[in-house]
Amino acid sequence: MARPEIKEMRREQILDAFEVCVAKYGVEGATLAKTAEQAGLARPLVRHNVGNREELINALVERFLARSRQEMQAFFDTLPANDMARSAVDWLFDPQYTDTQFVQVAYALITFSAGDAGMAKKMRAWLKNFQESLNNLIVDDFPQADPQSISAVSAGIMGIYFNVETLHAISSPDSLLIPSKKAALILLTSLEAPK
Amino acid sequence: MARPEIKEMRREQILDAFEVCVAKYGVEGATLAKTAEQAGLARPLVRHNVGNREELINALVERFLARSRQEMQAFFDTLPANDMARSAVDWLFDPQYTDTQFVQVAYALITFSAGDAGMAKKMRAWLKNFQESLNNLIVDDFPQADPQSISAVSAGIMGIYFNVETLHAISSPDSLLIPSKKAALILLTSLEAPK
DNA sequence: TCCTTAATTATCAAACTTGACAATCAATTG
DNA sequence: CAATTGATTGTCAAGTTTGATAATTAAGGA
Repeated sequence: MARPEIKEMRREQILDAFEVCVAKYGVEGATLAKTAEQAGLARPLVRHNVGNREELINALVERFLARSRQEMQAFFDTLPANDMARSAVDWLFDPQYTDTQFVQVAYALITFSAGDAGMAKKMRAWLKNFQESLNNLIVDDFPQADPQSISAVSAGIMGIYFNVETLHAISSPDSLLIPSKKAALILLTSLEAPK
Repeated sequence: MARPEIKEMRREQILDAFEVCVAKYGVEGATLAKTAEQAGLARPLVRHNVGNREELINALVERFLARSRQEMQAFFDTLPANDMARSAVDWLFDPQYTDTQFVQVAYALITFSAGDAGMAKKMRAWLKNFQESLNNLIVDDFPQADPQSISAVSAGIMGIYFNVETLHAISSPDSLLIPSKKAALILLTSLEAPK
């Protein structure tokens, strides 16, 4: 009947830009003006296509959680049947495929969610899901290892990975990445020997 | 001759409050008004005792770096001569002595410093110093271990520690802390066996 | 071409944040 | 007590950020 809707496209475009800003400046530092500039759009379009600031934040959180689950699932599906955990570590610490923005956004949202109980709950669940997914991989690869050691290894790898990605903004990648990956592999290897 | 100066005391009081706000909201979210409220002072006192926003941030960074070195030095001095690294891990992951704000402020400053080359350099140096200090402890304890493995262990412990502290705001402490500490100990133990 | 629908732009008001300064109050010394 | 120095308070202007709406423009169908 009339002009075609591009609201969905614009919405994604704006959320992409907002995500970049959140990763760079944190949630509180990611203003609508910066977001609009990053998107190459006028500020009123942010409101028109997504809503006010609160709705923008909620939309980002929901999209982040949905994508996160989705990508995690896709990732697990591509892993080989054997040595899944090692493959996962290879991928997590591969500078070519790694997505520094992912963890930076996660940390920004977690920091922000300290003042928002509902959001905090969601981020806590997301974190738990991340660690449990890693944990399950390791259980499959090392069925004989004791659960506490496996929890330690999954928590450790997650921590090392998050830290590397977060510090990527400031540190020269290799100086931290290489020893960090090695540390993750040491953790995995520790499960090989019968306890 | 006149009313005694309490500027130094007020300055510390204000920087303490600003630090709390930076940990909570990030640098960009830590406004002068929030800082003043946190300090229990009127906003103009912030300016009177420390200066404008830029000076406040610089003062916080300098104090953070100075304290950090100082406390790290003091910490190393109290470590026993043997098993220093393990004692360090015990301390880092001891919920009683740990200071979650410390790492949260560090991350906030690092995030912010992405847009400030001079500050980025300082934070990079701080980070390097932290890892090297840990590294030196481990070298002393495991002189026979190869340098690359030691670097991996120090980078890993640092990452796990930073991650635990950062997520402390959102995660129930024990569920992450216990496996994380265990992971740090696994890393240390991996250096015991001759390669 | 004309109409309809939606995207885009322009613009304004309100709230918030910062910077700055004058006026007032408090405490110590002579 | 008086004078002096500094802490404290009150206040205002400038700039920024957000919220909201009216006006304009663009794209397709009848």
